[in-house]
Amino acid sequence: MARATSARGESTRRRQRWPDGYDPENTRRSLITSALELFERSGFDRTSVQEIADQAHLTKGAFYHHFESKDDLLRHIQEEYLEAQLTAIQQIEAGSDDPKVRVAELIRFSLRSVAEYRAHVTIFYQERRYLTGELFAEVTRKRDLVEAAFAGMIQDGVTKGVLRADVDARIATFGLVGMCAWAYQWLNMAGPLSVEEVARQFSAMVLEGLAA
Amino acid sequence: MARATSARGESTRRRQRWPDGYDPENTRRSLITSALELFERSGFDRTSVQEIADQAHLTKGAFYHHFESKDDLLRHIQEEYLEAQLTAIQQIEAGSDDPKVRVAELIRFSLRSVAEYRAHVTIFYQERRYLTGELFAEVTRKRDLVEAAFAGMIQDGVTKGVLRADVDARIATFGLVGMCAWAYQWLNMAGPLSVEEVARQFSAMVLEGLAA
DNA sequence: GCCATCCTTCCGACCGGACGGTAGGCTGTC
DNA sequence: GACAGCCTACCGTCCGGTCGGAAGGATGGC
Repeated sequence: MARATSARGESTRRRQRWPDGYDPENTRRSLITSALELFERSGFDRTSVQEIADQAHLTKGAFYHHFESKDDLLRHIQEEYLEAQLTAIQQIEAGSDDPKVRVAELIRFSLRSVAEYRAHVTIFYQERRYLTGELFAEVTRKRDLVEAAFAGMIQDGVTKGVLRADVDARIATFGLVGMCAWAYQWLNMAGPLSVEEVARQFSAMVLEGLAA
Repeated sequence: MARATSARGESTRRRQRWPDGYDPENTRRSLITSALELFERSGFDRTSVQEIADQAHLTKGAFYHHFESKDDLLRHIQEEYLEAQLTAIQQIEAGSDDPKVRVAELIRFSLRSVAEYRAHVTIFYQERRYLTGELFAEVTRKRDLVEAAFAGMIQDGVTKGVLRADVDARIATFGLVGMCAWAYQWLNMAGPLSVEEVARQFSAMVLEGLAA
């Protein structure tokens, strides 16, 4: 206590303002990083703005200078992730035409993004519904784009006769997406399950089946 | 305003205390039902005890008579679901010995429980992490029992030579569980996808593979 | 059958604390 | 000197939980 607005500073031990050089963008980044960690661990609602600022060695004031609101930050994180998804999808579509290869690539890419964007993914699935009105719509739209791409590739495979026709493309897509998305619950949690290895096994399972 | 402790009642329009007969257990049940709906829609943290009580046409006082705390209610809901899971698992284990049949049954059962216990499932996956210490441990323990049963059945299939040996049982289990668990995000959401039909397709996909 | 008593069930007002957000001032950069 | 970056102090609100009491069922004695 005390201290507050001490008359005309002299600030015996005032912490240097920008010890690592003047770089506001870096401050912003560290707030995001801090939030990613905390949101992943404790969830959006159970993480206070104060905690985010603390972990970044800043104050709430700094936070609200860089972000309009707590929701604004969440939006930013979600978009960051979805952008990455969309560009990855485009890469796959630009690749091989073989439906089987594409499905395998989809699995590989999905798992990789889970591993790489772990915090983003966790937050995305857990806190998506907390976005309001048009924000939610925007995020959902991009989300649907990703899923539509999945479904499109599988449907394409069926049409070309490479994939079985008696399986509904939509259902298969949901299954595939779920299988991969769920990985955020366990991947990297227990031991050294390499992403590539898991992707290979999932592909085998889905394409050729479990039966011996 | 005013009113409060009006001397010796006469209570011109006092709502009858138990219009549907005296049945405390029913009150308790209606609080749980109310919570299930609200938790599913808005999440645990965004649902206030006041709202739960309101929707059940009761007050916070009544709530705290029937439950120790908000967490206590959550615990109750989680356990309700897990008990149902465990008994279902036992049924499957008591059924056919054929690994392929068992896997198909697991899928069918998982999807059915998602459809039937929709709110429970949603809440379970979204709010599990908010349980504290030993409660979390207890819930996780039961959860692991369910997953271990899955893994055991698949491993059994591999050992018997009915399922392929080059797929790791653990990974396959994770995939299967994910595929089914994910269904809580879309099942019943869009149109009349019958549970049995989805189960059939998932089984075909996993056991025989997508390739034509 | 009736009454006095206890106990469960439920109500309503209240408390303390946490949290999102704001306002105004200080500080260093350009 | 203007302005971006950051900080301190503060506000209003909401929410989980508590407490004392009222109202009506259950119980037991007569």
